[in-house]
Amino acid sequence: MNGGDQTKHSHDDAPELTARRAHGKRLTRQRRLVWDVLVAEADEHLSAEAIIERVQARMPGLHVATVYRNLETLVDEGLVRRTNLGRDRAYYEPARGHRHHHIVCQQCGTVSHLHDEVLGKLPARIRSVSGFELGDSEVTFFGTCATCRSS
Amino acid sequence: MNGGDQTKHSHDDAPELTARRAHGKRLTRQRRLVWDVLVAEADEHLSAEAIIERVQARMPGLHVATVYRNLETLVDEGLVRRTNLGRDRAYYEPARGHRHHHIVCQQCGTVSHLHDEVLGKLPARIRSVSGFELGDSEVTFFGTCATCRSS
DNA sequence: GTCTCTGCAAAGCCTTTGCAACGCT
DNA sequence: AGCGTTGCAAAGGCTTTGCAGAGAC
Repeated sequence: MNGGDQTKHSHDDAPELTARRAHGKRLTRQRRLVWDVLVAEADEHLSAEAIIERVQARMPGLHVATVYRNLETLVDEGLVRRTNLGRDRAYYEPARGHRHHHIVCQQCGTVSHLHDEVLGKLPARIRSVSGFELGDSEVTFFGTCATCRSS
Repeated sequence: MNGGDQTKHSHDDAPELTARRAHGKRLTRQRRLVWDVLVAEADEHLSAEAIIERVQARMPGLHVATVYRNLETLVDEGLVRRTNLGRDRAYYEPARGHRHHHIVCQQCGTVSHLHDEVLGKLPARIRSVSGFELGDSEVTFFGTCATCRSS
């Protein structure tokens, strides 16, 4: 509502992060910034490179290694999910909400989200044939999107 | 049958490869060796490093770059499948037989195969909710194997 | 004050590429 | 003989690491 209040605002809005301070983790401006960037584009899958670009736009000196280290910390804490979309780099998104899966178009690279329910009884079938438990891991599928198929 | 016949034997046993000669591809000793190694451990998922190791045991001068180039060629021809098992390197296996999927234990790294049928109606569901067609792509799942779960 | 985190530079790891010589067909 | 292929070395892309100083609590 108040246009001049942005700074104060953004300082109080990350309960996920502040909660970690009890565990010996510190909330530095850099870590906060990495988190803010991820949350701001929560529906996207950002590569480390994209995160670095956005983060440096707001804090020019911030070093690449710092971003990688913070991403690792956030992933270890379960706050961020690292996704393998089949390319040769990792993608990151905040781990808020429930699990979902991804499907990547092999032609145009588009990534869509799939609700967890799409798996149906697959986890049970996998368990019965292989003994493996899927747990809360996400699945990445590859295929061809409707647009690419029609051309 | 004839123990002294190994060389001649191994020269005639790769119809998949010889067929490609009609397409301008050549069958060099190096390419043949890469293929032989893959077929010899067809049930395993070999990393480029593992392939290089095995291939060099039989032909010491064979260069790393040659292995990578041959793997690329074989993948492009559809004779070999490159699989992403979630680690930071690629794994290869001969593309014989029908499609199957993989499940990787996040604790011990064990990889199991899953018959295609385990997917059930999943491809249809994915198509109806997202418009994506899975095609003949393989799926890699992550989970915990029975052994690791019981400890 | 302590102990984590940052910036910097260098290295690590897997894989690819340019180029001249080689060898399959 | 022609053209795909090899060996070699060097580079490329992404990510990690060692270290000293800075900063969060």
